[in-house]
Amino acid sequence: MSRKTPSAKSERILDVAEELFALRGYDGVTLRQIANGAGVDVALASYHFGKKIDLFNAVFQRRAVELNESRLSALRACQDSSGKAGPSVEQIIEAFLRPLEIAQETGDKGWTNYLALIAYINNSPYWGKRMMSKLFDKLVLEFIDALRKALPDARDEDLFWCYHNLSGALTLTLAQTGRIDTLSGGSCRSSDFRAAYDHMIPFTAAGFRQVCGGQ
Amino acid sequence: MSRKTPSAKSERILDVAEELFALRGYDGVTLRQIANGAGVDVALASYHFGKKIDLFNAVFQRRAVELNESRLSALRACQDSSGKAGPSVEQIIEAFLRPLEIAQETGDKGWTNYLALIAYINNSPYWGKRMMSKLFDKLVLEFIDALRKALPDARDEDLFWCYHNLSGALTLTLAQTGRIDTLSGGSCRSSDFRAAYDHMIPFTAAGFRQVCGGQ
DNA sequence: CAGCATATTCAACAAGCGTTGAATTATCAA
DNA sequence: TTGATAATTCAACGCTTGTTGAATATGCTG
Repeated sequence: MSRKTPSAKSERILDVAEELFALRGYDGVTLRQIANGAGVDVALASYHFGKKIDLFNAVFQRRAVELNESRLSALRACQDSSGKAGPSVEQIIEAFLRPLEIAQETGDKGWTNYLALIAYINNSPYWGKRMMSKLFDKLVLEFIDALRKALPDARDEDLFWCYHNLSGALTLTLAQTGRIDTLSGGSCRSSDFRAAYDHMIPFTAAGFRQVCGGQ
Repeated sequence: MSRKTPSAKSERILDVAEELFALRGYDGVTLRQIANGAGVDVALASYHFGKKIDLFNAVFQRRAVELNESRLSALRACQDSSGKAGPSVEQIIEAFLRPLEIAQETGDKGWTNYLALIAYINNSPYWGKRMMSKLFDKLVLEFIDALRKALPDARDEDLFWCYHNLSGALTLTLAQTGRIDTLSGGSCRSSDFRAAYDHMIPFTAAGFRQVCGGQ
């Protein structure tokens, strides 16, 4: 059992923890629920990950690097293909969002749970600030830089508030609360990330232009 | 002690519960923390409100009627003053958001906590659907009706997805995570609801027009 | 004042919590 | 096969949890 190939049971613990933390939050899940879902003894989670909070952090970090890389390479791709003028607002937002959709389309339920966990953390006054910044600020600031170039007349403050709006729309989407299903009488589905982004991209791009002074 | 005038201690329990639930979520708060914060015995919360979940519901419902009334009257006001053409998209969104700002400007910290609690619930896959619908769907559908009239070419599906984006931006604002403070290096502040809405209104109005086919 | 209902505290419960040390099983190199 | 190391389970701990029934305090009514 090498260090680089974690045991199957340790991965199952992460998978179940991911799903339950995303649904009920950190305090709403017990180690026994996780162990039970993973079909292992309760002590095994502590053996592999330490304290409960360490398991929480392990779940949060597990997919972060891969996620950041896929979004960053989407940004680089649209920057490379857009020549000297640089990518448009739509292209940048597309690069920001579409990788999240791909993650879902692989059929890997784990990614969906992970994104819901990010939504939980990002929207939490208690966890949000301290946990999101460390792993995601670098990437986010890179996207904001790109947007600044696409919107040369923008004031920085406006740019950040616009990003805040985008981030909020995205967060509620990732949370998959099912609220829009009820509200729309079934014509929209929370699980349909593609439809969400198909609307979110032109919506937020128009918002950026309106507030940040594109023509 | 009449039924209509709840005791001061019972109100303090609600106030503290509101604050702690908003910060840590339902499972992250114990009845002893609430009782301690309110300066009363643990058993008093059970005496007044029953089970923990009933206290949670009591907190959630306490300010809902007043909030709905203030937003609805803001909508009616802009409908009355806009003549036969009906209010613009901006006016409708303004009526949707500004009452939340007023609630904060009274200096009543309780309202800020309550709005953060709504953000927690609305973004939760576990609580969101079941709790938000009962209290807020009627009002939300009224606003969407108004938007439909202001955007006569809109497809219903597009309208709901646009509302979803607005709701997400609002939810993250109400949560007050402080993330934008860090991200912007201090030039934006989570606590500044007015600045948030000053940006959110033109941002989302432009999004609605873009997606829902205004000229 | 007495009487009574309400409000509040006190004391305790059974259940479940995270955590840990020791015992057991699995894995793999020698 | 043997021995060593990692993985896993077992069993238990001290503590906290939500809840409840009884005891006490409070405030109103007559």
